[in-house]
Amino acid sequence: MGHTHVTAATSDEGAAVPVTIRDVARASGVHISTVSRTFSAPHLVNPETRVRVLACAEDLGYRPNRAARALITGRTHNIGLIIADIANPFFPPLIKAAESQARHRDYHVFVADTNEDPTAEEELVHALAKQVDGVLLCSPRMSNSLIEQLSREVPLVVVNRQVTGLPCVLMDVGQGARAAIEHLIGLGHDRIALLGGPRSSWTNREMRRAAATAARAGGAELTLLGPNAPTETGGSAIAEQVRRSGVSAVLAYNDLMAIGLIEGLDALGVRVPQEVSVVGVDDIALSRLTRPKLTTVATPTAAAGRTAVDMLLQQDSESPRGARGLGVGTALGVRRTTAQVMLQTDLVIRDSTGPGPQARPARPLAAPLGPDPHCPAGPGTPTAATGDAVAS
Amino acid sequence: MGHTHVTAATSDEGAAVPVTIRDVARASGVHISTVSRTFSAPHLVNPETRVRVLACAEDLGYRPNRAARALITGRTHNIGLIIADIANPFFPPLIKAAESQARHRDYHVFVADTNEDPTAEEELVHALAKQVDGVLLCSPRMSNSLIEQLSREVPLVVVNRQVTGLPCVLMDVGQGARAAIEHLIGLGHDRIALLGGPRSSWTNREMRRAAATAARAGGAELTLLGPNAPTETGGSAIAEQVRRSGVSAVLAYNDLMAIGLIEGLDALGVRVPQEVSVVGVDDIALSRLTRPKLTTVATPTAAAGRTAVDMLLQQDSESPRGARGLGVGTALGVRRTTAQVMLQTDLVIRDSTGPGPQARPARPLAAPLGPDPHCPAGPGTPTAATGDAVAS
DNA sequence: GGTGATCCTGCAAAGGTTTGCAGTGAAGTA
DNA sequence: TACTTCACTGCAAACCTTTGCAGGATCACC
Repeated sequence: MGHTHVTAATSDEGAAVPVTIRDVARASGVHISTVSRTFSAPHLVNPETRVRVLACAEDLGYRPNRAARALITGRTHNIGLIIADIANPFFPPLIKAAESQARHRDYHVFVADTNEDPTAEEELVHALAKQVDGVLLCSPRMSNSLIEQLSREVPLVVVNRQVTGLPCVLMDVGQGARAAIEHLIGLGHDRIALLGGPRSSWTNREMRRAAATAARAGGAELTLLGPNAPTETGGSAIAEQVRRSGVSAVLAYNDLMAIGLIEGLDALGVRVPQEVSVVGVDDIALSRLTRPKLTTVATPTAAAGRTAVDMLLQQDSESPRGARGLGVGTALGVRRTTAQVMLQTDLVIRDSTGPGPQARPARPLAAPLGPDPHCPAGPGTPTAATGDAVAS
Repeated sequence: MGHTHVTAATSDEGAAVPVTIRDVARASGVHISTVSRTFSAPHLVNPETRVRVLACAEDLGYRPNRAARALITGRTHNIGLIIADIANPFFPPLIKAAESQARHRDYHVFVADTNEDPTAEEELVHALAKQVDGVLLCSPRMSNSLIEQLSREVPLVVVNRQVTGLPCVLMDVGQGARAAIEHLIGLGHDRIALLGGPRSSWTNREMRRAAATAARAGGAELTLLGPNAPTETGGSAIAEQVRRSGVSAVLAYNDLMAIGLIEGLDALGVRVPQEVSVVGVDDIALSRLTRPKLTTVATPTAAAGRTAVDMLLQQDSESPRGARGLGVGTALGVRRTTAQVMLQTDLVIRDSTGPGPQARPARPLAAPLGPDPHCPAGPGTPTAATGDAVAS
């Protein structure tokens, strides 16, 4: 449909002649075990033999079969990375950081996308289980109990979710939400909406709790709207409801939703930040490119990726899997200490937040609705507000 | 640095007791081969035995070890997907389409990111080679000869690159570039710049060729600026040069660059589309969200992902790998017919293109630089221009 | 020249699964 | 009853690699 096939002539095929350790052994006149050692324990083989073997291997184009190696060593040197939605710009920095960190430790990363589908998540963990040494679960949508259960099948590190007994790396969105709410209250907003994300999201719950507390403390009224899909569509779909609710400021579950909301409000003729202020979460690259530029809670995604990989690899090296050897039984009932790391977030103030109704009477001419408010707005918080991480 | 460790108490560990086919056999009182058949050839085993085995397997939590299975069948049921830059929103739709297509065929997709680094590409192909049944190479930056060489190690399908003897799926950006240039010329632009992408990009060469031809045919002058990084940064970095060049319209290598350019021009006080028109390529989701909304050449990324997977799996099922069995030698010198599929592109006209200098005298009041040009501009092409795919 | 230590290499088992072949018992046919 | 057919199951080799153990050679030392 709509495309043209250009079928090239049939061509000779290199036909993937699988060259094994045995071929190399034959070619270089040594036993296969010597070839094996040449690659996995070079110091154990005579330098002369080694160069000869390496030359033959090079000649034949031999490459160790990682699958076979994994079968006996119990280590694949792969790690799995399960992502709720690759299309969400929140994830790529995390993925890249994880990959580079893994590469430094001679590991490879396999990424898989679940489309925010808990069933797909479970299935992917199973599929990956035997092909990787551990799995990073990013913003999972599964139940905690299922996660725990899966963790018995393969070492797991969880990102953006707190599950007891498992290593987690968390981003302190609670702190970020608090800073955002305080920022808005400082600007004179006293009716604020919180646009919720997926119900099963840990981040979502944390934000809600923190925002409620901060609003109460600041004497503002907080309206909960949601749950919504954590996408632009989710944001624009709820614009009408936001307008009707009569709030003057909104904290959205993430940047994508915030951007969608701004779009949606724009379509309704509601201007941001003049009539409604909007704050997002994540500080995706895109939030600097939209107009108005988005005020948002920056989450340390790259650091999260690095940290998660480190935790996984550390946990992995502690486990006795490698010591399996010949007939050596696997020790059971290992006791493991699981760490949880909380990473800080930063409020970065751009152009999508401005003075609210309670500020206008006080400084009536301060911000005359100029169309290009390039300067960080108002009286409230400074450019960035950071607090201490909270042990949960 | 900036994060708090919350070390939970040590906890009991399920310790990944690896339950194998042997355990199931013991538990259900049959031979391991029967267990094996229960999973891989159920019709060969007595229904009663089957349910008993399945029950035991379920009980013990047995899952077939795909790595071991792959070792003997020669089929991993995985496919690799190598991507130049996951952060480029061009790719996620392709990835998702590939994954869903693969899933339907009971395959899993492993995604890997190369950061636009040819060396990383090569290394990843090697790393994946034995763990997947084939690899999709998306917008590779390697040399054609290296790709050919790698294709002897593992079946390859190439996206956005034409390499003889290998199955390719291509997007007709040449046609798209032509439509874009014609659109601009129709709007009255006669000095146009082409912002080049990575030197090693096939897309880049195709665009250049087609744009040059179209410009010559339409009597416009085409300036080549580049190569540039295919990112927003790449686009904004070249804004100054674009201004100095005196062109009134720009066709950028991709949307990211176009958006970056618009940002950069904005910072220089140059307005889009009033002073300079900008066209991108890809039609990423983001291009609908920026202001002005981006005129762009839509590329069929999802279709490309689906098609590529199909081609890979088809090629794979033809290859004799599965027939390896016991002692059956692998047939060599297979002749393979390789197809190349060309997918069409569409010009979608939004708000980042407007009348050029040659149009203004003719219709002086037609477009009075209104700040909100929501209607598709001008006299030129209709909303979408499509041509026939070109056999190369 | 005998003893021991040091290096290097080969042997063979193991890892979890698939699968061709052969064997078993029961059912069907003559 | 004897023979064939059939459905099912067990046996054992094979996939490719790693690794503990042991044997052989070389060398130093007493």
